[in-house]
Amino acid sequence: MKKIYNPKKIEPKVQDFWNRTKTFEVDEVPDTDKFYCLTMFPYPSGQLHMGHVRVFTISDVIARYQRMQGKHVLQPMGWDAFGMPAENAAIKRGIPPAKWTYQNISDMRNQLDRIGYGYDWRREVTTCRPEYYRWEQWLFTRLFDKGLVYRKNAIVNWDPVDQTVLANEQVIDGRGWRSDAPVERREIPQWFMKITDYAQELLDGLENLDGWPDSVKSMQRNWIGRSEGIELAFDVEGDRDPLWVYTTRPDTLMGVTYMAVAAEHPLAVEIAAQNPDISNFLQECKKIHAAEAMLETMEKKGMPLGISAIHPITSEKIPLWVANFVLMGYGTGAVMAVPAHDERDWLFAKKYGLPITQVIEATDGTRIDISEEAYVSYGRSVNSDFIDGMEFDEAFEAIADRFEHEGRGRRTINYRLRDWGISRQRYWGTPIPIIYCDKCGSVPVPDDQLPVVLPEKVEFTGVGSPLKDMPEFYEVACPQCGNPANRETDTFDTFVESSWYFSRYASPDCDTAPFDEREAYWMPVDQYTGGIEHAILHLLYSRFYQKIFRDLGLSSADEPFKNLLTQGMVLKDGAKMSKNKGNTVDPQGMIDRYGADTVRLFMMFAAPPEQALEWSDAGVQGAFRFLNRFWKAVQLHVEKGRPTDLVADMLNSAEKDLRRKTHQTIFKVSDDIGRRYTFNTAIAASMELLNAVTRFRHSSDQSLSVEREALNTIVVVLSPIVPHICHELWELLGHDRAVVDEAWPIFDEKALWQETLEIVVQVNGKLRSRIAIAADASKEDVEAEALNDENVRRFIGDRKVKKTIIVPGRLVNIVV
RNA sequence: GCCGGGAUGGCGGAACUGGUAGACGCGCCGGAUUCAAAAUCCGGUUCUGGUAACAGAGUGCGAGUUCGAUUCUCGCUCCCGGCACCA
Repeated sequence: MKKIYNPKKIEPKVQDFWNRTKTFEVDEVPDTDKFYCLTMFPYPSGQLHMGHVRVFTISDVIARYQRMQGKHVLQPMGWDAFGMPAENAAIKRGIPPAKWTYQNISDMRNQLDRIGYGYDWRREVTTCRPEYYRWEQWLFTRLFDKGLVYRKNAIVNWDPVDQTVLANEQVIDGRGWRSDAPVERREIPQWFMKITDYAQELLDGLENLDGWPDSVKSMQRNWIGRSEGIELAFDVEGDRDPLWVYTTRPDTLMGVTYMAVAAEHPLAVEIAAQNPDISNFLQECKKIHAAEAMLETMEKKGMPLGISAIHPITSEKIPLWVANFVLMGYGTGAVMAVPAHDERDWLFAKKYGLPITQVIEATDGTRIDISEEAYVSYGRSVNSDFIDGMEFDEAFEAIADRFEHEGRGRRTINYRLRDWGISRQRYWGTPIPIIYCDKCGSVPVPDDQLPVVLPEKVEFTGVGSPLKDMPEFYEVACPQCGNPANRETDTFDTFVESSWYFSRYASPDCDTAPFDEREAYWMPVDQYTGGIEHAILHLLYSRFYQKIFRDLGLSSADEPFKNLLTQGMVLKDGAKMSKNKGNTVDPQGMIDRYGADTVRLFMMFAAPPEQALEWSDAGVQGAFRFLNRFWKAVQLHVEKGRPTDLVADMLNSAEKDLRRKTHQTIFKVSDDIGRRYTFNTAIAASMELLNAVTRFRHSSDQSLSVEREALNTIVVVLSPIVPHICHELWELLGHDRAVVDEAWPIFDEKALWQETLEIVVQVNGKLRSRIAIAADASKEDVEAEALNDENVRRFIGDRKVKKTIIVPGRLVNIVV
């Protein structure tokens, strides 16, 4: 009588076993090999989606594998609980954001439990709880004292109808998403963190992140955007201050034919005061969407300011323009334009009929036609006065020396990275712990008044933040002078919460500091897994925070994440799953139908983790079919009775073949899961082994033992991926200990030995034959055997063999 | 626009360090089982020609390096992620 594979029955049973035995609860055990396995925590939207299932499964597989390697594994879970969707739900359905969020968390926790993830739930962190954000506020006041936070004006998208600040995402084609009114740029005072103080260290630190993908390091490097250049002063006509520009190409100085300033530049503002056309242009610039992508793709426009700068070498007049593509926030807010050697300057010059002067020629004599396109490569200076004939480095130094000597220039290192604006004009976030006093200015909230608790019972209208209508929240006494003062009503960017939650997991109950000495045991994270979309912002802010904690003496780790795995998206019909497109697949429905193991198996099998994964219902069925075959194979095997002890020397050739396959599989799967993280190929190898078992015919009393070894192997190596079925089958195979507590198997090198190998024979690089050859055959023997092959001889014909290439154990290539 | 990544059978993917292209799974085709169907099991399956043996072509497109290129180099096309207030 055979038992049928019934995941509905075994999965809750196995999960109950893990809970009862507290399998995944871990404490700090000094001098043990720890492994901190982490995924980017989810936003509690209420619906677990396939993207979540994918990351969490990848991480769970790694955690279970490391556990079987004997590591002390921590795998926590928590909630990135502040954010806009809660406010949107409140507007739409009238549920307070807090209530909505807590309900979602509870729902999602239940969903996660059914997939069998090995979390230590005692360490759950929820960022919208005062116990958590209290330490964020605490840290902010420390940074305030150290001068690492400051307030300045910054531009936001303003919806004039809803009287609300909009996120970039809420601006669609320049209009508010709900009001449809044209969005305006508005400058308001906001808080910033000085991440730029750490720009160089964040850049240098990338060199040591060997466990990170090159693509992510490269993106961060470019984002930080270090450049070496010179700031130069150009005199301006009339009784005006000199105009400073930053350039990385001082070698093109003699090719400057015009200059451009940002719309917010004081010079532009000054001229606009007397010139209505300029004033209109500046007004027009205010309508540009705040996102950089918009700025870069929009039409480049400008207007002459009607005044000129003086070229510092030739003393010629250079017209000054105001242009919509010059950024006030980068460099000095003004640029010298060299249309001959800069693409954007070239297009702008062509558009407005400005002169183009070539001052660089190619060193290899390539002809350059600057009337066709700009020549932007480095080269040799021409028509350039005292730097004529110099190449880039020499010209750079010559200009720098001369201008520094004259006091009108300085060598400067610039970063593209900007300080982190952390103010949000929203309700559902961590209150910024600052009190504004007429007398004392901006006063940080003292420790004994923390946390500043966000009121959770609010009326939410969607017009502005409800905190602005709550005098009981913002009317306070100044902590310094005691006079009536106003509390800040802005909240933190939610990236602040996600920049340090991983440290909090180490000691989530600590109520005297963000974390305690347990942090030193667990940090840094050994394996961090999350979406590639976080390659820059979240991962850079987290690295920044880690350095702050270090510099405050709270942590000894320089970097938060030792190894990083960035997983691809889950697609359906070639597109990202989203409610808008109506192409979502609900994980819950799939688990109800096939069980958690099937969903886990399909997710890991369908693609390697970094790649986008195309969802396929048929593929899921295939995964389910495999688990059924697997289940049946073990049942059938066990019915054959108890095997005798395996004696390797007594095996016949069929038994040796299966045993070789078993040990090859251990080798391959260990490498695939442990090093390569290619779970798809690990599963494929296990499937091959099961296929071999199915085809295997018993031929001696050792056959059952060899078959047993093969099945034991499949159960153990698949247990990180499909832990429930493997738990059950392991028990069925007669083991006392649960498979989750087993050690990872080690392959037997002797079992891999093969007497004859198949070698490929090519003639002129084309496959012509395969020959069987003894594993220890000499090169000469291999060559002779290859030349002797009938098909090979046919292709050589009467042509002469020029040379023979032999790759030992693999191939022979005969060149004629 | 800029930065990063991707493209391989009908489909998801494999080929790890330049050495057998298509492992494994899905789908499809044929067979077994069944009154029949589902499920299951066995066999086949890149394309073209050939009963077959075998031959020719083939990894987005166009060049190049090499005895040999999915893999390296150069130039394109299309798709995806990020671009600082989505998380």
